[in-house]
Amino acid sequence: MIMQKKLTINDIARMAQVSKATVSRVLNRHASVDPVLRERVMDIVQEHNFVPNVTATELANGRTRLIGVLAPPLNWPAIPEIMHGVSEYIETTPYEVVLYSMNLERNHSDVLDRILAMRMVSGLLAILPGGLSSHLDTFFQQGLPLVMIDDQKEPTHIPWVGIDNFSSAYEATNYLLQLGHRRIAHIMGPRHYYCALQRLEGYQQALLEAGIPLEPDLLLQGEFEPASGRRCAEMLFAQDRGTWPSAIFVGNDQMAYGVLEVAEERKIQVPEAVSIIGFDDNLLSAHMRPPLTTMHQPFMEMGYQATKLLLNMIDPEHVHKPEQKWQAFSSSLPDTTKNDHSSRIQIPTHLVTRTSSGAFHPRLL
Amino acid sequence: MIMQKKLTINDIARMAQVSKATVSRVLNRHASVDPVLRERVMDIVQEHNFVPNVTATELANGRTRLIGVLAPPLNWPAIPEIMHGVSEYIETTPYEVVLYSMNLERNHSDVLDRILAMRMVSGLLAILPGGLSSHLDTFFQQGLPLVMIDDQKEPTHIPWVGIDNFSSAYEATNYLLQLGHRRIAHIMGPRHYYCALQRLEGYQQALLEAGIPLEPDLLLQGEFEPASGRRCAEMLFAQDRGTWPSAIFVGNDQMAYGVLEVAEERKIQVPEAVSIIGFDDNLLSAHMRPPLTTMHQPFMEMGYQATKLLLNMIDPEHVHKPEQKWQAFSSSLPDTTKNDHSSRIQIPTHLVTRTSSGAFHPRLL
DNA sequence: TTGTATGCGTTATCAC
DNA sequence: GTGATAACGCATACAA
Repeated sequence: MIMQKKLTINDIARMAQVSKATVSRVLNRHASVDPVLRERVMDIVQEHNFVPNVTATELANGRTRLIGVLAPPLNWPAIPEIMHGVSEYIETTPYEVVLYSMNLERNHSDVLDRILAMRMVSGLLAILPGGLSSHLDTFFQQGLPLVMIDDQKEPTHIPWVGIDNFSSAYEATNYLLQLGHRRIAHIMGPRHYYCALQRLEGYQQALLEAGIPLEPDLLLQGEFEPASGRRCAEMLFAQDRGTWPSAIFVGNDQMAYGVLEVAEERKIQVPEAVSIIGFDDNLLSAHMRPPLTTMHQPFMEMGYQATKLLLNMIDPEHVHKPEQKWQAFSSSLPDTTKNDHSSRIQIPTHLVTRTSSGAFHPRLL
Repeated sequence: MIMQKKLTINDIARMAQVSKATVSRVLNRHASVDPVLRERVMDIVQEHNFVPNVTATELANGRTRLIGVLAPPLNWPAIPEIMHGVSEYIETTPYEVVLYSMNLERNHSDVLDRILAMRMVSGLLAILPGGLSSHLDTFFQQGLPLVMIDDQKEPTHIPWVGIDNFSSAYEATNYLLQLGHRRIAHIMGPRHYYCALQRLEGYQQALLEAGIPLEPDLLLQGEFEPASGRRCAEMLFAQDRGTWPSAIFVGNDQMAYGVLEVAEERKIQVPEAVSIIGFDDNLLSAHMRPPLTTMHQPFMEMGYQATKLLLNMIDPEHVHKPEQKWQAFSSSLPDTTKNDHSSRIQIPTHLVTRTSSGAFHPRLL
């Protein structure tokens, strides 16, 4: 019914006995159009289910309705959630998502060059761009609408959506302190991740404020994935029980999974013998045994807000422009951020208390 | 360096002192171009890093370089892997992926209509289209290049990539039979999934050939997710031990996770007391405790082959056409299917034997 | 082999 | 308010 005849705006014009300019004006909701003509045109349009050719529209406008999303492999824990948020917002607009999923072996900067050079997308959302972020920076300088999600470098002037890693880590550590723990270990992520550094600082700050000296033995470094969590846990539990921490703040959930495994293998009761708290609140964390206490990162919300920010940069009017597409939908997500107009959006995290953490009680010998 | 001046083919023509037609011919590798001119043009092109505007190219060609991918939520277990395969092939072509990720609550057929009406994509890859498949069918009739991955309906004439669910289930069941099991339960998926039905038939066929009567009590139906697996497992283990199966063939890994949980809670040894085998080989299955024996579905390969098939439908020459883009890359995946020219590709599965399954030994009372 | 001219389907800029 | 008409950037039939 729809692909049959490739109707063009000219056909509609002829049928409605007006000029194509008028048809275009009707289609684009231009005010100055005789209501009678308007209706005559719309009737024909609807009768034939006419939709303007998007490519021609783009050529005439000098701008595509595509935004590129640069994403790490989709099987990374947080990516599907972020993409969910992206889709959620995109659906309320006339834009679509072009997915560039990167495998990390390759350096995709050449691909990036081509994409941008051919003007395929009118903006870019970069999720965890990592090594590409400096390359992206030069594009941003040249005027490319760009938003980064949770980048791994120091803060820049590039529009950004993420969380406050320092405060979140501080809060997580404080929670353990309030449970009575004093020997609190931290398994941090790789030092080249800015977030890992921030979380470390939050942890240290909390300890210092509680008057607890930092013990080098209680700080280990992993790779943000389960195997490294295992490794670090084994080191923590290598010596005699007296040296064990009573709580471990793990830099992310993935590593915490590894810690839980080691604890189970060694029959170390969680949380009785050792409390464990993660960071991220990945989908699986609620289903660990025991369910993992962790700092919740609102990944979906991050994707949503980042997309919203990007579209406001590309086309500030997109929200108000009457387009058929959004009459059908309305956003299901509320605006939880106050600083909508900022180009640096921090989304609040919150602690999710589950059973992997509990009050400290002196080691039973 | 690249976004500066919006060079057009006209600029290049002027600088090279040729007509824009010639520039176009050079860019598109037309044979009949004087090598001298060709080089002169290419020099200018490279010097200025010129890339043709993709929108204009598309308008002139009457065809976009976008393929739409209709996908279920990305956090469904197999989707990231499938998408990985899609990306892997797409990278070898000049096409890009527009991601339409569907949340299941909404009926997206109207969105689909718009997308196709505006001619944004030149082909569609539908992953588990489910309820949309009949709607898609009408588009296919009208000439839309379309490939489905693992659809949930009966086989149609629509190009398709998937596995042989019947044979795979048959093989899985036979494996249990060869381990000596005789009371083999099956937790099937929802009956409205064609694959669930096929797997059931494979299971039954294997039992029948072994001369084992089908016991209704040993057949349960879940929803393809963990909670339903739990529920079914609890039913199987509800009565006295004498009635328990010694092995369970679970319709997919997700449900098998639920079964493993129940077994652990009830201290039912796996595989000593009961062998468990899943279907799919999701990423997590290797990390279950115990690691799950399961029928491996090559999801990445499916995504790869489906994309390849689709691009051959859209543009049979795309493999040979000399494009800058693929000089940089070459496919890392071999062709494992023989029937490349068929429009119905079955990709072989294989059993992955891990520790959740073992030889039958009589119940120790 | 190369250049000219036209088409691709819209939008926007003019006159009217 | 409305209608010609010129962009938009490229591809290609046709002529040279």
